[in-house]
Amino acid sequence: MISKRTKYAIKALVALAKNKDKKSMTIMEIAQQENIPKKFLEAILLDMRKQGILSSKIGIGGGYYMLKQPSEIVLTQLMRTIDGPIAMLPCVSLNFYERCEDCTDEVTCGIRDAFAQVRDASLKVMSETTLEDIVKREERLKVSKSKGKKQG
Amino acid sequence: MISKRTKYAIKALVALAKNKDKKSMTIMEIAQQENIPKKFLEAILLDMRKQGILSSKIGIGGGYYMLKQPSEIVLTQLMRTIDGPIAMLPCVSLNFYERCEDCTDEVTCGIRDAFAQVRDASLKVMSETTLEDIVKREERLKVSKSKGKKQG
DNA sequence: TATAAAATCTATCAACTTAGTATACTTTTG
DNA sequence: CAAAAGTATACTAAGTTGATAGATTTTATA
Repeated sequence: MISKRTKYAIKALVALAKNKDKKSMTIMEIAQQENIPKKFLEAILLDMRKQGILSSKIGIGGGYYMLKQPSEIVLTQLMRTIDGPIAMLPCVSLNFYERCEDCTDEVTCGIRDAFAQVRDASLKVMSETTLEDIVKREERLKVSKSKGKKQG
Repeated sequence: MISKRTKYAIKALVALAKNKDKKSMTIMEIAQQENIPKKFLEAILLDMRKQGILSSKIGIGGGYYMLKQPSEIVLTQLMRTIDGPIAMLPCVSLNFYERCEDCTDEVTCGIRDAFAQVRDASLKVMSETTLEDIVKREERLKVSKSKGKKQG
């Protein structure tokens, strides 16, 4: 399970990515639109800002806006910077490797080998998914939903 | 990340699966061999027993032994019964579905769609991996390691 | 039948993480 | 100057995880 923090982060970024016409969105706007506790969102957006994904403007008329292109923001980056490792075992993590204390021989560990395969599979998908993809998916899903309505 | 509980469970099962000659292993034996805190392992093995994977015999000469065949024990089953959902979002979980409270329309949610793909990818691997596979991997890895030594 | 070996049961705990709240502050613009 | 906005710091409540402790029950065997 990803944390709510990560989920909220993605939601907020999707909201901002969709919001191309307007220059920026206030924390309040995003919070209400996406059903995210405002104070919690505050901290999350600040994080995204420190990572160079977002920027903000203080004061009246201010708010948050995208700094990076949605097509440049990859799911793996978000997940790693917020939740940390993606792998299911510390010893197979590419970015947060740690030895398993109980392990006597990592090289011949079948469990490690199996979970390395799992990591590869999920990483393949996640590393190919950008914010842009998610927005596009959303658009597609909305179209096919409305088509479904007309048909049913 | 899977919990240590799950990791220990898999390790213990691998140890028991490898232990074909002897009838059973005591908690103490498994704990020492696999570097697992004995009391913790106790609870884990009891769990596996309740699930019908292991059985045990009390008293002198007693211990734990496999009830199911290693080829019948699938990674997904272990993970689900110990850690719960495999999916990274409650709303894409096949076995532990829950609505995201903040979500307004699940059907058109791009995040959900993306993580459903992730789930499919990792589930494919995990559902094809049995305890037998892990044991075989271990054997293969040991062979290729010793070969490597001779060559190097 | 006493004893030791083994599993079982029940309870508890400390540390950590997560999700969220509170309060006070600073910067900007009208 | 006042209101709107983001920034900073600290705190907390609840839940989870990893682990320990102590007492009990069952069984083999000397």
